[in-house]
Amino acid sequence: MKRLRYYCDFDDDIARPLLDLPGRTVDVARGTDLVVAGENPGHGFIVETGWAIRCTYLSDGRRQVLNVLMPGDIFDLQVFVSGEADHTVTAVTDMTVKTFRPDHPLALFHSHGKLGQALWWTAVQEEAILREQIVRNGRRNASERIAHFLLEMHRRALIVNEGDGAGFRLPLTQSVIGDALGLTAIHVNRILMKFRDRQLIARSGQWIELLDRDGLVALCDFDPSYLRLDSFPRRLSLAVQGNGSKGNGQTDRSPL
Amino acid sequence: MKRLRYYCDFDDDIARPLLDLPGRTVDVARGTDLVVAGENPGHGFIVETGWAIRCTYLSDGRRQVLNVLMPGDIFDLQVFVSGEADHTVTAVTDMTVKTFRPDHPLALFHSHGKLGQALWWTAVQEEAILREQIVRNGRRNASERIAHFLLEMHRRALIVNEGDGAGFRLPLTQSVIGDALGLTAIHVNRILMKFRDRQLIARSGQWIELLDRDGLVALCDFDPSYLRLDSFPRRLSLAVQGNGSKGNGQTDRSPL
DNA sequence: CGCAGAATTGACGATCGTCAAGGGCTGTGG
DNA sequence: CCACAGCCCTTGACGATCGTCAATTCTGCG
Repeated sequence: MKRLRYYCDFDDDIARPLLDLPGRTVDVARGTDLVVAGENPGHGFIVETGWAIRCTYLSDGRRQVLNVLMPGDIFDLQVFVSGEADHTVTAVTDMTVKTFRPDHPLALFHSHGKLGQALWWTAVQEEAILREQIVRNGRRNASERIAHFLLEMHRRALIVNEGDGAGFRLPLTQSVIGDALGLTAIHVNRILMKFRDRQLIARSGQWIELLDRDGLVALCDFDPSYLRLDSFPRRLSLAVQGNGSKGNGQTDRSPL
Repeated sequence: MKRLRYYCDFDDDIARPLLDLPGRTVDVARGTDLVVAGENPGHGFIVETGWAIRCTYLSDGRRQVLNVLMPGDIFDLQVFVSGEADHTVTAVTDMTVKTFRPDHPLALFHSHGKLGQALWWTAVQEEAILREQIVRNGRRNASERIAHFLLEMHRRALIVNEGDGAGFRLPLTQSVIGDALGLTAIHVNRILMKFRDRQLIARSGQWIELLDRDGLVALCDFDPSYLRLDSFPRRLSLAVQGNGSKGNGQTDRSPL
């Protein structure tokens, strides 16, 4: 796998302790739940390939997508301190994920300063993305939300080589987008059609082309600084990635 | 000040390194911005008394309240890794806050294992509250949002002795509540009136009485587990609190 | 007492959801 | 290679929720 780095200023040696944790690499089929709310997964995950969504279900079935996970993302860091997962993680494409299981909660923090620092940084970035999600859904209308969401996905997809300058692959149904943005799939469709009519975007299959990126940015006042792509160790996992299969974790294709 | 503890299983000695950091105790007037988006505060905060809100402003003035801060809350932990604040923190009542300034980013993590663990735990809890906020605003209607919000505030106020069994002090205007829940102040008012008509709540001044807590819980399917009140070190700051003025930080009433 | 900010109320309208139906794409199996 | 099934996208009509605008009342405080 291609090695990914993006504004990452620490060596793989720093991430080594994480890679050396017991864990394995697993293939997961689209639609599989990697983590189920209320259960204790017992290990964390690093996405190697494929996309997933983290979501919460209300008792009547309403769904809220909290975040989209793509290659390079680490999740369930809370495994370091507890506990039951409070949300579900579902694969939306076929995936390969690496699991890791800390022998003792937070042991990594004690013995490996720089790794702890990187993990902390990851959590801070994660939180910033969640906050932006709150603003987007709380104070923006449907068009602004969708434009903003597309721009975020594009930016993040670029980093993990799922797109080129103007276009990217977005393997999410309009239903998922709606559940992320607090809208119905039907309304998402209406807005996307409008964007297409206005030559802002074009779509063929899962490929989205941002025909008028500036127009979208203006529409929603997009400011990507919350993604913190210009800051310290962009994502711990980006440094980790591509090393996991070089002899550390044994690949294991059995189900989780 | 009364010493607050709530499911907290570590000694003050663990928090000592945090308390010993350079910092001071400051009085802040209602309406003051403690942190301004885009600036680097250079230190973290612990709320001793009073309430604050964290919020983001869009360029046209729309405001989204991200979270409500009450006594015992720590904020701007991101000071450990960077950087510019991406949101504003404003006092909504007169406050007393303690500041702390790490001499070196994450030094606390390296030298004080248990403190690092507690800080990590705090961040995890913080994130859970943000996620719940996303669900609330994304997939609940106005009545459900307000009922859910009131129940969360009640629960959190109880812990810091700002309420009794059924009632609590809520020093937030309907405008702030609206900006937290993605509604207008006027619509918040309509719903609160409806709740009052239905004998779900009563209000006199800033005091809210939950006349029919079960009714509210049923209305919004409230499940408080996301607050993680039953888990490990509830809030680092609760252990810290009440110690800060015993000889560590010198009280300082000058403006920030 | 009088001011400022907050709460309250009503009329009206826009955005977005709901319901319903049709069309297209893809994978699978005969 | 075609047929079919299932999922997703698309479109339209209608209605409810919630926002906007405007005016009045209440409350705390100087």
